[in-house]
Amino acid sequence: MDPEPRREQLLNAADRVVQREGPAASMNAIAAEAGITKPILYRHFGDRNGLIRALTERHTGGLLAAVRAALAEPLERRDRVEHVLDTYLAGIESRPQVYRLLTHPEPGDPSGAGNALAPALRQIAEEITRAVAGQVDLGADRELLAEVWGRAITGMVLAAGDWWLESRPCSRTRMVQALADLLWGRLAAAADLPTAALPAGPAPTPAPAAEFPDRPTG
Amino acid sequence: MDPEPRREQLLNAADRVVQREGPAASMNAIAAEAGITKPILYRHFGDRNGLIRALTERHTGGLLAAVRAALAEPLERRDRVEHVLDTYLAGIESRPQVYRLLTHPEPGDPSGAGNALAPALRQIAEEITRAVAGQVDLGADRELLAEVWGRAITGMVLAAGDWWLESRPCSRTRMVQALADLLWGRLAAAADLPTAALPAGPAPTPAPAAEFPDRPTG
DNA sequence: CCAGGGTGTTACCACCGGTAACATCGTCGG
DNA sequence: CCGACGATGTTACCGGTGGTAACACCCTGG
Repeated sequence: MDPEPRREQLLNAADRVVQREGPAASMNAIAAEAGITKPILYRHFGDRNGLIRALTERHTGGLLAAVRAALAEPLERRDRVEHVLDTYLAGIESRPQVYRLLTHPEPGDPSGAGNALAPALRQIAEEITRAVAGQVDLGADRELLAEVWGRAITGMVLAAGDWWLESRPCSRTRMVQALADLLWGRLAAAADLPTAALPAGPAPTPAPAAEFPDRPTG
Repeated sequence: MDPEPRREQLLNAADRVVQREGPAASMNAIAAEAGITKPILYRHFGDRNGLIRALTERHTGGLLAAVRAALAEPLERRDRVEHVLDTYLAGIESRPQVYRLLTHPEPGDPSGAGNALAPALRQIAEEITRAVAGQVDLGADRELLAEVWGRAITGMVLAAGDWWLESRPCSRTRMVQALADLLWGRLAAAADLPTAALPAGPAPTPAPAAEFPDRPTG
């Protein structure tokens, strides 16, 4: 009647081996970890992509729900933005190895486990778009700006969070402040540094000087 | 003496077949396109990653140089930011299929062509970091903020540009404006929409990042 | 003349994702 | 009681992949 518990069991095994061997884990290895052989996996998940998808949906579900909830929190705008940022960072911080395997497929990874996070990110971007379009007065360009900004903010926090998680240069709250400050125009508002003439850099433009080198020869 | 021309020739062939068949192109196919067989490819590039790396370095080199030049342009800050954004967008716009295959490895892609763009992006992020840290007065947090923002801005324009290139919702200049507006704090400065009236009751103390509601629902 | 290095080949390996065919067990309905 | 059925499991296989070994062909140059 219910194939669910078996499925869960298999997913747990897949989870274990993927976290141990990276996303390049073979179907054979996963099957072995589950104490069975390949065809059963294929019966349950169709193909390898199905397995990976099921695995990542399980992992991203919580994060997505948390971000969605944070977006709906009734706070002043800056507080809400910080709350969303903190929620996302807390999410990836709480399961770093899962996050890493979702975002950084090791070399040798067969067939798109690196895109695994993409659907969740797309959903987050859409949530942000909806929130911005529904709550902020942006004039005639409202919809376009909301769409652009949804993607832009998602990509921003993805890249920044990724780097933060790897090198841990500061606390989470500090990171939230830094990102919120960027969104609040601090880059635009800050003064120029006095030394900001143009000599900067040890290598002042190694200068291939060519804009786009077109395809060499035809 | 110079294996360079042969190498270039092989890269051209690889380029052709990859653009035709996607990043999942097999070594056999590439070799066939070049009119030769596999072992020669391996002699020249070591392994598949070596080939892909050489290919993407060739493609990203121009974009990276262009962005670097744009960053060094002696303009007012907003103009410079817009110039950099426009340069990047123009770069990916000028070779959309190349960009796509670098960023969106088709399913079935063997071993990391999706990461191919990563090194170039890291370099761009470092350039931005250097530029910000060297030219903008950000007080004591200067270095940290510059590093965070470098990654954040890179990720932002990557994600936004990716979406823009796929769905083309507006002109390039409009896109540049939208992104620059975001960086200039327009999200922060805009008024609330009238319908977004807050319940205003509870004190604005953000619940500390409601941890994961494991398993969102069913 | 013949040594050496680049260019090229065929043949092969281990492994991967995926499938077909067959065996086993528990549980129902007649 | 028994046969049908469905889930669970197996072995054996397929085509294709990245990667390698071994050998053959020029062409140059001391």
